[in-house]
Amino acid sequence: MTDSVVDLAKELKNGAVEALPAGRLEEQLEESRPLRVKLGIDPTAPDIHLGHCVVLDKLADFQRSGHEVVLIIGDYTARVGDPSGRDSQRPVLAPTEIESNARTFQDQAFKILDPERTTVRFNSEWLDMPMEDLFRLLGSVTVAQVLERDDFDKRIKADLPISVLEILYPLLQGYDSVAIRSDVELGGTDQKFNLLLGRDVQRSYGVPEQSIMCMPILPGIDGKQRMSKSLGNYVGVTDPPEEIFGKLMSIPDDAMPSYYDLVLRREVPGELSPNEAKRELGRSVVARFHGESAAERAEARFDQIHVSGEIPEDVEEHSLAGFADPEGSVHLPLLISKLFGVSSSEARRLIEQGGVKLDGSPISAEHGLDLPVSELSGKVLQVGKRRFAALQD
RNA sequence: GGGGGAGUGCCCGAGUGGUUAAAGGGGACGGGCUGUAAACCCGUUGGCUCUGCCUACGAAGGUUCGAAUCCUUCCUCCCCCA
Repeated sequence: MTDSVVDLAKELKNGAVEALPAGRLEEQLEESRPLRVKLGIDPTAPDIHLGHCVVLDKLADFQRSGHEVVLIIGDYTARVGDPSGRDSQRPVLAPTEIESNARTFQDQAFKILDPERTTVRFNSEWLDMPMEDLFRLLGSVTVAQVLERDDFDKRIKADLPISVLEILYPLLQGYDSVAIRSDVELGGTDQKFNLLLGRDVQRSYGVPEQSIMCMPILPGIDGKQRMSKSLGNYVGVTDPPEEIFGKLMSIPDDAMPSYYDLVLRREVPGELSPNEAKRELGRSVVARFHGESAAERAEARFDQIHVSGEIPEDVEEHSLAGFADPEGSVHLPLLISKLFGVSSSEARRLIEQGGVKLDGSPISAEHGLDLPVSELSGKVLQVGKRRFAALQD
């Protein structure tokens, strides 16, 4: 094996937790051909977040060294539900939902991947198979092989249910690898089992077995659980700049090393204070998806709202028309509930707690909850720290 | 097919006839503080036309002055045996 191949493999494996089987990637690289690198994503949620980016970035590495990426949109497997890392069954999505998610997915992925070197496939292309072919697939792996995995093992021990559908899932994912003849499959460390089982399925079909590479899992902005849409602790690549910046400023300080390592691929600048380092993180991520100037604006807005407690300039305007009663007064709970999508009971609570301000001064509930239009018009209504509306006649 | 168990508010989870809109925790939200939407502290957390009214403890009925708590039927889920 030549030194250059060893170096190349080392470079590609940089940042990965595992690349299996040992030495396999090196062998593949020695063939000096573009490798077909697979990533499967189930369109269970419409947003690609920073957690996905860790794997997508690695795919981009492969592309830069001349390899091909096959992105598989799991429109069919999404209807099954991946049991990986789950301690309970996953709700199965409606086909229409899956479809609309799939569409937005590609665009987002191309924020990171090179479209020229990416092939997008939907696994319904080959998974919508006759029973006969399904039997062939099901015969390729034993129940014991599937139940061996950690997730299932835990559930069995805890007397939790496992559906047949879930047992099927890794086989379907493995069949994707057969269908596209993948050389390498990437995924998070939670995908290790599924990725490895793909090799068994490939072997059974007599096609060359892929090597696999597992990337670390990015913690969510709560700093505790993995980043995921369903946990609501994610930063989406299509989030507006202020959102991305704000969300990143809210991660616990001790989650910063993970973010620097996995998202920015560098060390936390030791010379910076935690606050500055987190700002740098926020700016860098915003700049990546929205550009430098957006990053500056996002930070400026953050400081305005959270540090100075000021009202930003670019507040969206809302008309009071339709809210005033015949006497020309506006019922505040109703206004707030319509404008910000909270219940009117919640709006009342916010007012009582001093969380509602008009041009910066808290509204007191003592003077009643109805205010004349003249007292509201031209002013900025603020609910909590982050919600604003410029009121107009 | 037989036997056993469970379904409570956003989530987990107490509660077995009467101040129960329902303990506690998590999450979320608001306030304080701060270097941040970190951390920490305090508070709020069913809805509404809100000093009152309505809806709520899987569903529908029933018993009762009164039920999340008792009875009946149904639905869903889990476990064990076959």
